[in-house]
This record gives sequence, structure tokens and C-alpha cells, in this order.
Amino acid sequence: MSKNDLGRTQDVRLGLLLWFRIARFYNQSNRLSNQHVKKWGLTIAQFDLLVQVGTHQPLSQQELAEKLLVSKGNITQMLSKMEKLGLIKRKQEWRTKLISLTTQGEHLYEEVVPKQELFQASQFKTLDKEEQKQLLSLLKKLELNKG
Amino acid sequence: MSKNDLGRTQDVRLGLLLWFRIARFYNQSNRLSNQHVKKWGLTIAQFDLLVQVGTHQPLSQQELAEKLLVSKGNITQMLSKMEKLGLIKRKQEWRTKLISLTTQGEHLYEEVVPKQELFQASQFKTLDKEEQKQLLSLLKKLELNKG
DNA sequence: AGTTATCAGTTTAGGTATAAATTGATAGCA
DNA sequence: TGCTATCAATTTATACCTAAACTGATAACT
Repeated sequence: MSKNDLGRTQDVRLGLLLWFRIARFYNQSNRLSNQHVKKWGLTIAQFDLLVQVGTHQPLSQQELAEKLLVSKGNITQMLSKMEKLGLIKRKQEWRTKLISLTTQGEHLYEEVVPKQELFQASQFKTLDKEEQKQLLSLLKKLELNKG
Repeated sequence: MSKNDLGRTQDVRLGLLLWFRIARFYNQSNRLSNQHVKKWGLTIAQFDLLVQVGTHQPLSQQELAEKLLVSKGNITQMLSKMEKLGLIKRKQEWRTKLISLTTQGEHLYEEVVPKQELFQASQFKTLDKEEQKQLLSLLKKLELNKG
């Protein structure tokens, strides 16, 4: 194995380690968050949807899918469920359906969102403010990958 | 709002931003990886399982669940599928079942794993080596949260 | 031997997600 | 008017994942 190959192998290993750490943190954090919002009968996916609708209402299903980074099909399914739960409502407007919170949805929003956000943020408490900023800037740089 | 509250609000916001960035990167990376391993008829979950079995065989389903950070029930389901595909085999050994790759599984492993690992690692290419190490150390610190 | 605890794996029920094909409505042009 | 493009949302088929209850086998103690 040449010196160059060795270098590349180590780069791959570092990349894999990074990937593994991120996946591990993400999954664990998700599990914890799920347990947390269960108190209000919600799942994390439903909570995220509640936040986006509450923050940007009214908005189309298309927009919602983009904000939540999921497929349109997924949105259709989740909205059906949350419509049944009485948390959101759909209103046909030309070709699109505008989504907004019901009164009940608004109440839940006010009740849960601040608490869950606090909880979410607390998962980074082992890092001080400087480290958090550093992490954020590295993550931003990572996203340049997209194009 | 007091000066103190303002500070706390900003901490929460930073935490939320971090969470959002990580989720975004994780989901996107997963999607891309899924597209990549599809060439070999695999999904990312199946690929991950293939890697763990290939690296640690023979191992029990319990151990496999721990390595992959998923539930035992999930392992049961995935193994049934991959057994049908002829990639892995189970062997009852006392109370546990020992999992290992079939010949076909071995072949696929040799074929796919190096390529996919290269692909996985390449997702961090917008960071230089120093930045990658920095990111890794921040992520490690994050994991202390667990206990 | 008989009772109880423990533990690996399975089952069940339900939530989340995708890709790909389809529907149905609007828009724009021949 | 009629044809075609387009586009939001839905449907379909499939995969992943969990929590919680259950099964069945071994261990371990009296």
C-alpha cells in the first residue's frame, strides 16, 4: 500500500466515524424527543408539523413538504391523521390547499412548543456557547455539499 | 423580558438551529446513500446490517441490534428479509441465534462495502481534515449527554 | 424436582417515510 | 373550442422503526 493509499484509507475512516457519530446522536435524540412529546399524545413528526404550520400558516402542502424535508405523499398522510385529531384544517384555494391550525391546534401549539424546544435545545448542553457556534459553522459548511 | 431571559432565549434558538442542521444533513445523506446502494438492490438499512454482520460475524441478534442502534424487533424483521434474499444465515446456538453471511452475502459485501464507504465519506469533503477532526471531537462531547 | 427469574427472539399494532403512478384542475396556446 | 403542459395533491406498494406484550428456553435457587 502506497503512502497515498494509506492517506486515503484514513480519510475514509474519519468520514465513516463522523457519519456514525451523527447518526447515533440523531437517532438517540429523536427517541428522547418522542418520549418527551408523548406526554401530549404527539410524535416528533407531528410536533414538527405543528411547529411549521403554527409558524407559517396558512401554507400549502407543497410548502410544508419542503419545510419539513419530506415527500408530498408523507404530508398527505400526516395531515389526514392530524385533521382527524382536530389539530389542523385544510382549505381548498385554487389549485392548492391551505393548511392552518384549528383552535385546538393553536392551544396545543402554545402549550407544547416552548417546552419541547427547551428540551430539544438542552440536548446540546454538554457544549458551551462557543462550541455550539463552532459546531453550527461546521454543519453549515457541510451543507454546501448539496449542489 | 429580563437580560437573563433574553440570554436563555438565544441559547434555545442556537440549540434549535443546531438540531435542525443535523437533522437536515442526516436525512439528506440518508437519501443520497439510499440512491447509491440501490444499484445493488439494497437499502441503507440493509447495507448497514451487511457491514455489521460482515465485520463481526458470527454475532447474536441482540448484539446486532446494539451495534445498529435499533430494536430487537426490527432486527427480527430485517433478518427475515435478508435471509429470504439469501444474504445471511441464522444458526441456533443455545439460547441465541448466531448470524453470519452466506457465500452470496460475502460476495456482495466485498463488492459494495468499499464503494459505499467511499461514497459515505465523500459527504464530508467540504471540510478539510482539521475541520473533520474538530467536528468529530464536538460530536463525541455531545454524546456524553446520554447518561 | 419444582418454582421463579431471566433473557433472546418474535409478534403485534401503529407511526413514518419513500418513489412512482395517477387524478383532477388550471393555464396557455393552436 | 380543443389540445397539451403543468402542477398540487393523492394513491399505491413497499420499507423501516418502535414500544410493549408474549413465547419458550435456560439458569438458579430451594
